[in-house]
Amino acid sequence: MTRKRFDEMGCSVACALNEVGDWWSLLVVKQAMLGTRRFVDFQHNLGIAKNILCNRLSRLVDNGVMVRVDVGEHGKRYEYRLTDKGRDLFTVVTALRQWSERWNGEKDTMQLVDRQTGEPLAPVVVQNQQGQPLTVRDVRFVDEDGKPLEEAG
Amino acid sequence: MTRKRFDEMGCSVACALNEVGDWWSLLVVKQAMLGTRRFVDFQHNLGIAKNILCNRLSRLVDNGVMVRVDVGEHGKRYEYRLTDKGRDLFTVVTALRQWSERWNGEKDTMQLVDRQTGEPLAPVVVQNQQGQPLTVRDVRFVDEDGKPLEEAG
DNA sequence: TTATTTGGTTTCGTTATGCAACCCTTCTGG
DNA sequence: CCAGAAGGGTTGCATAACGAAACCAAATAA
Repeated sequence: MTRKRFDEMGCSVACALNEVGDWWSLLVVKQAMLGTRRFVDFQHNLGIAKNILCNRLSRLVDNGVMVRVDVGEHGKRYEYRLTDKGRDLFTVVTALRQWSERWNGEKDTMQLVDRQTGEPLAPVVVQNQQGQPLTVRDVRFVDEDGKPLEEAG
Repeated sequence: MTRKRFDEMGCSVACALNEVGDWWSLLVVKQAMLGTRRFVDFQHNLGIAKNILCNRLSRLVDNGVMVRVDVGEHGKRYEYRLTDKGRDLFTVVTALRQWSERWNGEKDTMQLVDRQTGEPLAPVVVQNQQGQPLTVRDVRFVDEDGKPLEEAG
C-alpha cells in the first residue's frame, strides 16, 4: 500500500506537491538557496537524519530540481546545486516565508534584501496582466472552454 | 520518536511547513479555494481517506487556516471554510501551480482567470519595492544587523 | 600506515498513511 | 413509527515513511 500518488490527479498543484510536498524537500531547497551545497552542511544546517537527507537529495535530483556534481577533493566529494527548475522555486519559498511571518510572526533572524538597494523585498502577490493584485476572490476557475467551474458539489 | 518539529528551527519557512507542509494540507486548502466546503465533497474531489481528511481538517482548524461552521441542515452538517490566514495561502498555491505548469507541463484542465477581465493571471514573481522582478541571485540573506550571512559552511 | 572526512547504507523502532468496516445522529420516504 | 440513507467521524489493521544510531567504503591528510 503505497502513498497516494499526486501526479495523476489531473491537478498541477498536486503534481508539484508530488515532487516537493513532503516535510523536508522545500527546506532542502531553501537551504540550497542560502548557498549550502555539501551533504554534511545540509545535514548540520537542517538537523536532518542522513538517510532521509540522502533520500531527499536523490529525489530532488531525479526530479530535476537539483544536480549532483562530482568535485574531486577530499574523500568522496560532491556538491548538490539547484537547477533552473530548482531556483524557480524561489517564488514558492518566499511566498511561504512571508506567509509565515505575516501570520505567525518573525521566527527568523534572517532577512532577504535586494542585493542592489539593500531594501527588504516586496510582498509576493498574485497579479493580473495589468499588475493589479488579486485575491482568491478576484479570480474565477474555468475549464478549457472558459466555462466557470462549480466545484463545490 | 515523533516527527521532527519544524516550528522551533528559527526559520519562517520551516514554521510554515510545520503547518501545511505535509502531502495533503495544501491540496485541501486549494480545494477549499475552488469552493468546496463539505466533508464529503473534499473526500470525493480529492480521493482522500476519511481518517486522513479528518486529521488534516482538524489540524488546519487548530492552526487557524480554516474554521468549522455548524450549518443546521440534514444530519450533522458542518462547513469547513478558509479563514483570512487560509485565503492568504493563495499566493503559495498559485506559485506552486504555475511552477508545476512551467516545468511539468499542464496537468490541469482548469485555469485561473481574472474575474473582471477574464484574462489569465500573470506569473507570480518576487519583486523589490520598485516592482522589479528578482531572482534568487538578486537577493542577499542578511542577519538582523544587516550583515550578510555566509551559510554555506 | 593510521586516522579522518565525506557520503552513504543498514537496522530497528515509531509514526503516518490507506483502506475498509463500523458508529452515531439527523433527515426522508412510506 | 420504522427503515434506510446521508453526513461526519472513529477504529483496526497492514504497509510505507521517518528518525537515530551504527556500520561501511573511498580517498585524502597526517
